Amino acid sequence: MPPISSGVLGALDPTSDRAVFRQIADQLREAIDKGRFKEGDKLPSESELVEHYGVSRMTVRNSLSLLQTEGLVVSEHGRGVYVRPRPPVRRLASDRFARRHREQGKSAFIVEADAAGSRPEVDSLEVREERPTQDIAARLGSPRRVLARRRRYLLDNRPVEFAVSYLPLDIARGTPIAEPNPGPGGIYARLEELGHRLDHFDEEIRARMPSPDEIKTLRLAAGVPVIHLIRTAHDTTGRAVEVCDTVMAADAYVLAYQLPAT
Amino acid sequence: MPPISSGVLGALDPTSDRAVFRQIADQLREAIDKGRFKEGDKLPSESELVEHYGVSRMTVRNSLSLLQTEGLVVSEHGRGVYVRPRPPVRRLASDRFARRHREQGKSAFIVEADAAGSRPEVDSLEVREERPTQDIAARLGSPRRVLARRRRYLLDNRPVEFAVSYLPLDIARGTPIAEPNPGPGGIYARLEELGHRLDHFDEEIRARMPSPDEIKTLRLAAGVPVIHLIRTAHDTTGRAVEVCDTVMAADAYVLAYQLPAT
DNA sequence: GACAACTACTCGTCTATACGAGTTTGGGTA
DNA sequence: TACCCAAACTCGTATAGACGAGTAGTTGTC
Repeated sequence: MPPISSGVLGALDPTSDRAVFRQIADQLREAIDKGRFKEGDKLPSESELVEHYGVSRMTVRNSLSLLQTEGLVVSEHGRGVYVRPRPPVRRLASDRFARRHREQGKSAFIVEADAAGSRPEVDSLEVREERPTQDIAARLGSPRRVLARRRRYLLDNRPVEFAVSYLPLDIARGTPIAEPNPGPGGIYARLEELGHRLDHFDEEIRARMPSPDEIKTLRLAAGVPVIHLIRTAHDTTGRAVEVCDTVMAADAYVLAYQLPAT
Repeated sequence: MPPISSGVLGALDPTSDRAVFRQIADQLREAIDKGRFKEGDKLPSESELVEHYGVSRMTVRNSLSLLQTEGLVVSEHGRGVYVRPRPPVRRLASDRFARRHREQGKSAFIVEADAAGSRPEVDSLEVREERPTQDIAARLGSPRRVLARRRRYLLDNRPVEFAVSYLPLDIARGTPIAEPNPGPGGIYARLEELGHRLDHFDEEIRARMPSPDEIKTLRLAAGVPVIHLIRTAHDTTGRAVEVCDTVMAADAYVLAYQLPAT
């Protein structure tokens, strides 16, 4: 018994002025929304859809491509098209940089992931001096050169975040901050030890579609945007002592902030 | 003299194993990135690209569709394909709900937009009582029914945000909050007048691709994600007195938060 | 039983063609 | 001049076919 004719998908409306490939996409979308196809389920193959609807393959592919850009499905070469599984989400709370969290030896990322039962990993670690972009320079008070710390974060072998920290050289050069592993509590702990008592962080959040580079680095499925977060750390003198530029797979994160009502 | 051969676009590499339509997309993307096509510029037409590269039209369309899903270009039926203009961005600061901002008569949205020189507008206003979804109910302490206030915000005639506020009926029913226009300072001012002194807001931020409904409501171009923000307002007794569910066109917003380092 | 080869199925890329629908332009007519 | 209309251009939708490449299961041999 063919899987499609079992009533999951209906027929086309030839009188409708809605394009055929949109009608097909509508039916598939509805079936997914209503749970008739569940997370990770395989959709009918292109040829099955071709037969069911009596249209050409390109039309079916057009429908599937639409669902892909909506982030509803992912296609896997040689296997099929699957309802996109929603990965476990990492919640970033606004107190994640509270001083009390810096006591512990391991980085916040590791601790938190361990607690959540996933396997954390940090790779592509790179620390170097470079000339800042105009935007970074402006945020840091126009230093000519900065220390850049690049790293990628993975959970259960899946890359979820890519981050670069920039610090003025006069602060970071020759300190543990310039080491690949800055030690317990991370660079914020080191900054405070160096006399830069932190006062507050400014965070800017944007969302957009990823660049081809970002798709590669984060192994992003089609239809998954990125969250772009730029954090500036200020010390009690008001000086910007670090800028952290972070790109996150949007389907892996929810950011949480608490605002006073005063 | 044909506009393309003027050196903006190069030739294909037949030895490359990168798909032809990706190579074409790469060249167009690079030309856009390097500013050889600027914001709002018209790209070469499909037939011009067909001729320049010597490929079939579907291949060219495939390239352009790729750039569309990346949010780099928008196509306009009958006119051409254009480099997507970056609209002016609305910055949401974390102090936007500070009590001092509630004094003024007009809503924060109107005041801020006026100041920025854009023409603000609020439409699709709808206030009604309804049964909350499971998620909303959980956030509000499981009321059986809630007051829902829906509205859409526009800047210079472009919809940028769609929001729904939910309040427990025992708080909102029969008050100015249940009126289409709740008066100066908005519903937060009314809540405080009603004795619910606000203590803090919790905000959750996600980014994802829009649903077909959201694309319609916000008139979103292809390749533009949405920012989904859920704010819960708590009074000084710890009770959740309002949940605001907001969907924003991601290309129109940057969210800004300030976190204490303590 | 282990392994290699084959086969059938999946999606990926590309061609060639056709017609429809929206926009712009310019020419012709009143 | 003002207006209409047709032509020429744009992208949108759809067909039919071909071959490539990745996956998985089956078959057959050793």
